[in-house]
Amino acid sequence: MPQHLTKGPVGREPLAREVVEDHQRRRIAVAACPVFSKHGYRATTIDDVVEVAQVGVGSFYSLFEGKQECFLFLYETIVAETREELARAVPRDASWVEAVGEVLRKLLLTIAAEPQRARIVFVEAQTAGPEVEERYAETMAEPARLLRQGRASRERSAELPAGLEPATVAGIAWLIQQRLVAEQSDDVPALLPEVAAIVLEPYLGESAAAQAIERLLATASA
Amino acid sequence: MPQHLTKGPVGREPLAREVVEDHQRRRIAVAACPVFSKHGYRATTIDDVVEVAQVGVGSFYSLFEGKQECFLFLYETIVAETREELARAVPRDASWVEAVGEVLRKLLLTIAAEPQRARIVFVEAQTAGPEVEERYAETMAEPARLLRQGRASRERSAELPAGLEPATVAGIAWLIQQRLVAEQSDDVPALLPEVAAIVLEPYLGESAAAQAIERLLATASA
Amino acid sequence: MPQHLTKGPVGREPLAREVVEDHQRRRIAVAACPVFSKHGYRATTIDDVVEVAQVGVGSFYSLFEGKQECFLFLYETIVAETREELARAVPRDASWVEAVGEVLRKLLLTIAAEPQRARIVFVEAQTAGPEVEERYAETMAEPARLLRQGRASRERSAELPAGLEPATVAGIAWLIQQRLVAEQSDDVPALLPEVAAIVLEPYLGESAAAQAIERLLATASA
Amino acid sequence: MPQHLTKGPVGREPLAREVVEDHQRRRIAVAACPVFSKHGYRATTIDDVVEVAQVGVGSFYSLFEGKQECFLFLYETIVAETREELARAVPRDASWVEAVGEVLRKLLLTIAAEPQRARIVFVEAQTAGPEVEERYAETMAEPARLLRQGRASRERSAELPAGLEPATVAGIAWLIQQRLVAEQSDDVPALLPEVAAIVLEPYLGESAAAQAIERLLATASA
DNA sequence: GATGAATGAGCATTCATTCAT
DNA sequence: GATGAATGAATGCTCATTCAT
Repeated sequence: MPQHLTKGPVGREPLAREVVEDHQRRRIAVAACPVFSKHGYRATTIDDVVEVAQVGVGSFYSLFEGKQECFLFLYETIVAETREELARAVPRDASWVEAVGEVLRKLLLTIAAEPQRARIVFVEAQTAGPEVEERYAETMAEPARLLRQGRASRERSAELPAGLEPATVAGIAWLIQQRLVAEQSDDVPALLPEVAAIVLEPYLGESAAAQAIERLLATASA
Repeated sequence: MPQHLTKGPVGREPLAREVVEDHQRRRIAVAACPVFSKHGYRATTIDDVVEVAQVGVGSFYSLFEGKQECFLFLYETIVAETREELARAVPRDASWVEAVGEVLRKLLLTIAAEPQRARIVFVEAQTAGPEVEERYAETMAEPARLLRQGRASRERSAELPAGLEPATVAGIAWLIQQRLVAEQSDDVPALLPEVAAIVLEPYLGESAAAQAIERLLATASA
Repeated sequence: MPQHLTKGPVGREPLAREVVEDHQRRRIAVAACPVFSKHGYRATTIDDVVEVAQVGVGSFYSLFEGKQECFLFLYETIVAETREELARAVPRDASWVEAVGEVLRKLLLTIAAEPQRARIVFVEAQTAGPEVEERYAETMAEPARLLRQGRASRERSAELPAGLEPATVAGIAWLIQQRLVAEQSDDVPALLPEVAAIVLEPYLGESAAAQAIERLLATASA
Repeated sequence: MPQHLTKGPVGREPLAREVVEDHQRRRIAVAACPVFSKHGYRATTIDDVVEVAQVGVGSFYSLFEGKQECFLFLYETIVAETREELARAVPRDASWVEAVGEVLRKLLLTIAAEPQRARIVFVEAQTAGPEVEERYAETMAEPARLLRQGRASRERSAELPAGLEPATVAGIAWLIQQRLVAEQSDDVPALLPEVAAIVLEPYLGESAAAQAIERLLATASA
């Protein structure tokens, strides 16, 4: 029913240009990913980007404010897509512990599968100026919030330290980043048990955490 | 009497120049510290540095390979001086737990006392290129080794996750960095209890950790 | 009934397109007037023009060779329209002296009434490249020819200097231009007496010129 | 006595760098003169300038803020040097009439002798942006002030129109400019009689002006 | 040994113009 | 005929580095 597309009041035509533009932005940013990843944010020039993206400089500048906005767009794209991917990895009826485990597993696998994208988020984002750094901090706050929910399930009376979750997330990020910098992205999935242990122990205690990890490792990733 | 100048306290002439040169390097790097701290590594130009250091560009280049080496020298200087300061803060007969506590306390106080220097290590070092980043990783490995010694005193049978110490150090560094970026260096010393808790709990368990922290807070910092 | 469209007042079909096109050109050029006037010729971009004119860039280029031709068209339009306006301001049976006086009066009033258009001619035309400058020179030659006719009515034997008229016109233009640049277009009509004096004295002598100016000022502008 | 230069308190050493810098500025600006003159202000690029001046772009930018400042410096240099030249052309005991005559003669000869420099002042200055235009207006105000002094020697009772002098100067400038644009700089000195007539008549009346001009032409230019 | 003037490669960015739709 | 997305040549400018003095 192609006539519906142009006739009916159904649907929202005005999207057209914006949609196309956003598509272009994504296309360019994604094409720039390997370049940013390989040469680093600073060493990457606009010319590098437009060459791999097969766009004129003018088009680039009509789509992005400049290099940083392009990088930020790429960063956001990766983060958003990964966020969805991780969400999909969690079974609908999963408990908090299971959810955390599955998210970690999927995250580590995704990083190993696409190390270039991972570098953008975990390595280059630190070099791309204050705005990006700020976004990085916000990105890290998300999983910190997820972890915080684990406090509810905790029986022990003593409070956990306030900065535990941000510190935990930053710690995990550091372990990952080190592997990425050392070009050892293949080893990242193997971090699952220790990463899960670091994350879960404060909430579950050692033995319960160990059991949870055992269950997690027993399950094959889909 | 120019001959006097070359004779001096006969015996170890060759040092003379090296010593003078290193003094100059330190002088320049330290003078550059506020500039790097304020404008950031990237935005700082050689001209900025030579101006505050009151040196000619030529002299700068005869002392340093370039901007990065100068920054690295500054970084190393700060790290080395802080390392000694932290070492002095630990009583000779201190146990591991006490040592960790005192190092943390002194570290947080030092950061609050000299936030510009702290920024160099915790913030700017991440944007100063791969070489500096690598040094940063090595710097973080030091306290990780100190923490690892805590495993010895642990009674429980289960192993702690391999990456615990690096992750812990990175986590603490993150908490500090966030305060520095937000220009809240004054709040850093107040992090002591939670930071100590994050560090000690895996080794001592919750209750023992809580007691250790109480003792630590009871002691006034010298 | 599409055949009506092509038939019309049979006889001069070929004009149709040309007329429409010229109408478009005028519409665009006139719309661009405030932009050229405000930002100046150089700082005005094609995009600025097509935006205020509500035309696509492509249409613009099918109508004009480029920015300069558009400006030139605007210039010529303003000059032509003003020329006619000035001509209408002169009574049919006016003497040379009266004609000159009325033209000056009308000119100064027109400038004050539409300073943006005046800026195009007296200010921006100088910066719009050689072609426009040349047209400007030709424009100035017109009133110079009008003035030259005043030599006939002169009784004195000695010849007036050859360059008098161009110099006089340029002098008046300068006085106007200065007011326009200083955004004092409201003061322009007040220039009438002195401008008239400068123009008329060489031909009439001082006292006759003074009388003519008195008569000119006594007459209200229609 | 070369030792005086380096020793004595006599003299002003601190000039050194400033003097050198100003010399460089002059050198570059003067070298740029033919380029500006030939291609026009707009079409002249920094690269053009640094090439003819045999300087690196960096040096150019450490000496000048940008193209416009360089042009302005050139403009000012030419105006200043010409001003002195014209001043020297006037005998110490010259009357106002003689002074005006000699200044005009020298001016026209100078223009013919160095048409490129003249173009900078009379042609290109109009295209080089508002700042330069303003300087041009100020430059034209100088000779206007000289002319104004002629009002004192006038016997007739009626006042001359207020804008006479600016208009006269602008008129003369126009006559010159037209010759320069048409590449007829050789004809400029021949303008002397008519230019002198245009200038002097309002103050002296026709016959006295004619006599003064005759005397002026009888005198050979030194 | 120290200086800082000079260098110029390299970069981001603009905007007149084209041409496929 | 009209559109405006795409182009990329051209420009101004910065700043790390060199080297003659």
